[in-house]
Amino acid sequence: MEKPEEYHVRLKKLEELRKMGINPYPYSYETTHRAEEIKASFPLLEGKKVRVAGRIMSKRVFGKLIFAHIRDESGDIQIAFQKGTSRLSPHVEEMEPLKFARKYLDIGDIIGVEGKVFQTKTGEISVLAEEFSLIAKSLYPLPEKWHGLRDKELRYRERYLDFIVNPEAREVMKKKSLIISKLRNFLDRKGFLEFETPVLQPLYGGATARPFTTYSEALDARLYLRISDELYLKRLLVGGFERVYEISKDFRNEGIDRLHYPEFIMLEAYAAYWDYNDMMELAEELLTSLVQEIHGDTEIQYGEMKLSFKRPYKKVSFVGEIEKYLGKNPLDMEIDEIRKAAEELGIPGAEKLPYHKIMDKIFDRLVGEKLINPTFVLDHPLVLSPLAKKHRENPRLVERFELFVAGMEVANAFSELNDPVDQRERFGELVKLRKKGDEELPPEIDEDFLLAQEHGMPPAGGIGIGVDRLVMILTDQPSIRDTITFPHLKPRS
RNA sequence: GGGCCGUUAGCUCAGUCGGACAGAGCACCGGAUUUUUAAUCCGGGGGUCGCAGGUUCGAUUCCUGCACGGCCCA
Repeated sequence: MEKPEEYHVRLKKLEELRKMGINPYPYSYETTHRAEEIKASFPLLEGKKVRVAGRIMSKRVFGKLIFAHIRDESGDIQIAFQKGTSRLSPHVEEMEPLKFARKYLDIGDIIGVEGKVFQTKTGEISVLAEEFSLIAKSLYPLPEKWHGLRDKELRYRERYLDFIVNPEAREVMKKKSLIISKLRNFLDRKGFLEFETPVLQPLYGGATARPFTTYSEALDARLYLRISDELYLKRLLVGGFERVYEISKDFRNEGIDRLHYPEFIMLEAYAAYWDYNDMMELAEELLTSLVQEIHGDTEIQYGEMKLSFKRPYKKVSFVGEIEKYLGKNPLDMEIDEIRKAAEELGIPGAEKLPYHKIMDKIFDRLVGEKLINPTFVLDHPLVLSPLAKKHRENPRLVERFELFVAGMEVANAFSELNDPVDQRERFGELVKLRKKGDEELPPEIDEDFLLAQEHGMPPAGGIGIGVDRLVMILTDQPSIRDTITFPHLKPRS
């Protein structure tokens, strides 16, 4: 693409700087404070010397006095350059420092400043530059200072610009980092160990999704990018580790919308000797403490919704909720009857979808979307959950819960199936469904996993948490993409 | 996949009911300016109007297709 005029102007400045003996990209710069610290501790720092560094966001030139705002990770602070006070570092013979600042410091450049903290006539806490240095020259102008960068496409394509000029975008990512760290912390404190399991897997499983396919030259084998970590974390249970977890990217070869993204962060945790009731306890404690720590309150706003994370969370039954709407227990309905119900709800392609998928869609439409406050949905039909243990009281159900918040599924957990004979049968069912054309299911039985389970896997509770969705809720973002560091876009035309 | 909307200067946006050199603010360049904060004042440069085709004496404007993006539905 053609470079804008300013790019060439700035390139020329680079040359001139080098001729003066100034390296526009020096190696390091030592700072003592961040912008927000200076403002927050003004009473202590007034008149004291500080060193700050940041990107020039604005510049106002008065001949012998220049004001500029610089931005660092913490925020913005005003810098004043004054003739007779401000010196350029490194010193350049025959270059008036203020003239240098006027001509060679542009908006977008990163500079370092040493000087005394003071308050201007209008009361703004500022640093009066005694010595200033160019730390990194920018060759591009920043987006407009008043309206900023609004175009969503550009914000995603040049996300670094979004982060520079839209502090809210940066705030979301900061919180995401904090949230992930707190998740780790919580599980570590509970005695869970974090593991890394294969991203490239010879067979995919642990969820229902189309995988990304790749190929290993070294192994001469087709490999899939994992759609979940489940089957490997369970092998760790077999191996004698009792509390394991992983926070990882999982990959599902599906479309992008408000709630879905093809590479997303999943937290999976398994605890030996637990069942799903224990896992429910853990989920509640984890989520409520997280909300409390991030927001300082258990009540938070998400868009137009008010969410209360006060424990205990509401519990509803999967089939019970559907029965409320359809007037009949869905387990007693024939496939045709279910399809008819789905069609009446306007679910497309209902005539072609298999039983388990229709059920899932009916549930989402009738129930899931309406669950605003955190709610556990309990005990799903057997067909929906090939890795969950049969319900101890009703063999047509499994011991499973999904946690819904703000109409979104954010967690999914089971009493994990550890009976290898039952597991083999369930896998067999999946392969049958696959043969009928459901490409979201694995093409063959995972014998390697079964072999592990046949050696005896302890009973266990397991949970998967969609971390990006959690971040959406905790940062009040309407779309999952706004929580992704660098969202994918099609190549620019 | 379907519907609606958008794409004009580096950024944010006007505009052309089909007509002359396509506009503003910010940013940029030159000048003035020692307390500004969307600084101000004077002067200046910057555009294949998303791409391709069609209609027309004439298209950035109307039509069709395509690309990219957004929102909604599925």
